[in-house]
Amino acid sequence: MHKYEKIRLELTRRINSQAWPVGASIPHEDELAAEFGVARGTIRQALSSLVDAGYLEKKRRAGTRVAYPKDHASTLRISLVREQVEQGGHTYGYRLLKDSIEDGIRRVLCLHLRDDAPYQLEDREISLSGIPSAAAADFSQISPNEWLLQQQPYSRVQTTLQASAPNRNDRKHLELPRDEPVFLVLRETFLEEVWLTRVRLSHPASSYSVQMERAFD
Amino acid sequence: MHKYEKIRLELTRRINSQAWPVGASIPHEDELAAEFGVARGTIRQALSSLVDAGYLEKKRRAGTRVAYPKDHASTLRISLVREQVEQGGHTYGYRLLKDSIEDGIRRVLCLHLRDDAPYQLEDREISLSGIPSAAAADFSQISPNEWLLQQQPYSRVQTTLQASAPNRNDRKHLELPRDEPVFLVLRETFLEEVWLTRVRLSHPASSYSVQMERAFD
DNA sequence: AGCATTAATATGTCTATACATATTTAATGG
DNA sequence: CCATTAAATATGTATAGACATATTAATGCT
Repeated sequence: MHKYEKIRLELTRRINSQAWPVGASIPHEDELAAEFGVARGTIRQALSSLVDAGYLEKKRRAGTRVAYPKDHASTLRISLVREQVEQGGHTYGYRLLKDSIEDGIRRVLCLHLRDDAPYQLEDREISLSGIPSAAAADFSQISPNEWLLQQQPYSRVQTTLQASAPNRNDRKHLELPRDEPVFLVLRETFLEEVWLTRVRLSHPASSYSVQMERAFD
Repeated sequence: MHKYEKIRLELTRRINSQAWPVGASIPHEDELAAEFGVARGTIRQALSSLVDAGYLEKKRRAGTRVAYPKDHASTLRISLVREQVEQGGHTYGYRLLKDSIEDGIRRVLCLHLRDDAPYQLEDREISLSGIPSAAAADFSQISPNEWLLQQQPYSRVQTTLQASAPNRNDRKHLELPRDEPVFLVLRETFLEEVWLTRVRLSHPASSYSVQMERAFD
């Protein structure tokens, strides 16, 4: 275990035990460096992860204090559907439902299956001016989702999570039990402010949830 | 603008322009340091944010490469209800509905209002062994949500986001339009593996969504 | 050829030092 | 007494160098 890890562990202990209560200032970096017998850089490395996690707040000249835990950040990774399914030990299936081009936008409707049951309905729009190669892409075997990741990167992603009553396509393709809502993931991506693609991912509420865990020790 | 910021900007440009395409290795830290005329530490600082954002992948000895953008990380901050409401320029209201103690667990049901309309129903369980002071707390004016943040910190938080049909309490208190589902936030917190509290936050789907944005330039 | 061992190497950790900069605190002056 | 200015200071940025370590590539052996 590295020095900065040991130090971070000890600092976390002091916070959790309230030796350093919420709102209190902690010793300066130089003092901590002296206490632990390391260089200031090592202390800064230990502190940085605690700051990122929202446990500490730093301000120039004012020093470092234990933050109020009002809005801890959780990191959310929404990965490829296929990987989501296969990681759970299930079999993945894919079906293209609709595919059209209108006004320079390619619109694709397709279904992702988990163990042959509907798992995610993907309703996607792709800008052909933003991604010209999308005009000729074949989505009968590979999903737009997956195809797009092979393409150029994006510089801005906007994601919205929502609950919703199913729309017509959802009811038609997701085999929803009566009164079952859908969990929506809406996402839009840009490259240098040029719009690339927009997608509406709908899932049966009973078979989909987003989980986050923030552990600290 | 600092050196590492300029460098990060230039590196981002090379990635976005596909001068460094996805999957390709980028020059070694020493080479970059020479190219930009800075110390390696400065290069590492520029790279670190790109690695955190998922744009680059580093591996010892193998070097640094442009990552496949399969699962970019988005940071999600779920903050205090009251702040959520007030930040949007709305008025916040609070109402305690139920409050009981059983088997060493205090259970509180309360409602958070936005502009006098139901916004979030909070159904909370607090471990009195984990947080003894919760036995005497007064939740008639201040919500458990808010009260708990003044208390001891936690070391592990588990959050689940879900869509769901409303349960009995939801229907009773959230004034849901017909067929409207709820958006659930389920959260459980621990301190060093000791269970502290569990909460079920339900929201009318039409008035609640979680938004994330990952910009990069 | 195939396998185990060894060497090479790019990133990771750490130190020590210098200066920059945002903020606060103190000093100054009307 | 208040407002403005100046000093103090804790964190932020940057440098240069040393060594550690994971992983790959080369080597040698059977």
